Amino acid sequence: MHTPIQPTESELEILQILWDKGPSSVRSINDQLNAYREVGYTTTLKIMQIMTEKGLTSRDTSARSHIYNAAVLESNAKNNLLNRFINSTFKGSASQLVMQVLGHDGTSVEELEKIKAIISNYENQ
Amino acid sequence: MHTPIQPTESELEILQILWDKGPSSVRSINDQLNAYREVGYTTTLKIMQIMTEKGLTSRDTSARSHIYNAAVLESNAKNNLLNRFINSTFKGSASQLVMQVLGHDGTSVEELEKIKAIISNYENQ
DNA sequence: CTTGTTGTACGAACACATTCGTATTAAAAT
DNA sequence: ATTTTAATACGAATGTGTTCGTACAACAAG
Repeated sequence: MHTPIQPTESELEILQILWDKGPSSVRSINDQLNAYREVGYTTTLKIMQIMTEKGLTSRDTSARSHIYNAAVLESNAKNNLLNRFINSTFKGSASQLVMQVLGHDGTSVEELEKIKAIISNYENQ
Repeated sequence: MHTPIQPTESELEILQILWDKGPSSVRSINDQLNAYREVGYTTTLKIMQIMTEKGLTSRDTSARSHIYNAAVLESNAKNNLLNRFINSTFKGSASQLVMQVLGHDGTSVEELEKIKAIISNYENQ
């Protein structure tokens, strides 16, 4: 077993778009990023090239404009990130994390309702 | 409202010890860190000095050996980290995070039991 | 065909966190 | 009193991620 490659903050941003929208050009990704924050085209390009080196993305270079795709599963990547977060912030305790979520300022009533629904569904299995 | 100062990985490690053990010397913190991983004394010292600059810790310099203490509340700091994590990894959806926790490889049966207990207690309020 | 546009590749600069060597000072031990 | 030990302060090196300028290539428009 080897340590899974953890995407950085910027890399994760790009992965989220790829997971949502599927195979995309750098231009397309960059446009979507710029809807939220200003970022140069070559910056996005560079990050996506690095991601391909790391194995986070794959790309089709047959056309002039390369088409990138996620090379890691969303659930796997998020599991790894979750693990890391639980370990660093909650000493490995998932229940402490959930407790913090429930007492969380930023968690809306709607989200709490959804969580309750998830749990009751989970319990009735 | 100003953006809260986010502790780095190493800073969080130190904060966790301070939250658990209360006011401590650099020596004490460094010893506890070294129970898990090798780290030089001056490295720990430097980080704690930086933390004080950032306002993450305070210190009593009246004695030769300075005594440091956490200057941020555990719940506040963890809320901020949680916010950041939910935003970057789950697009701001706490329920998606909980869903991932429940389907999580690394979550033990004991932890799941605790989570169920937390939720039923939460619902009966 | 020449010019402008759009793409990739690459290197360098910058920022930030981590690490530790070295200097200096204070206290303790001999 | 001198030596050894233990502490702080500080600067510099290293590593990693981010950002972008510049060079170059492919295509499109005139």
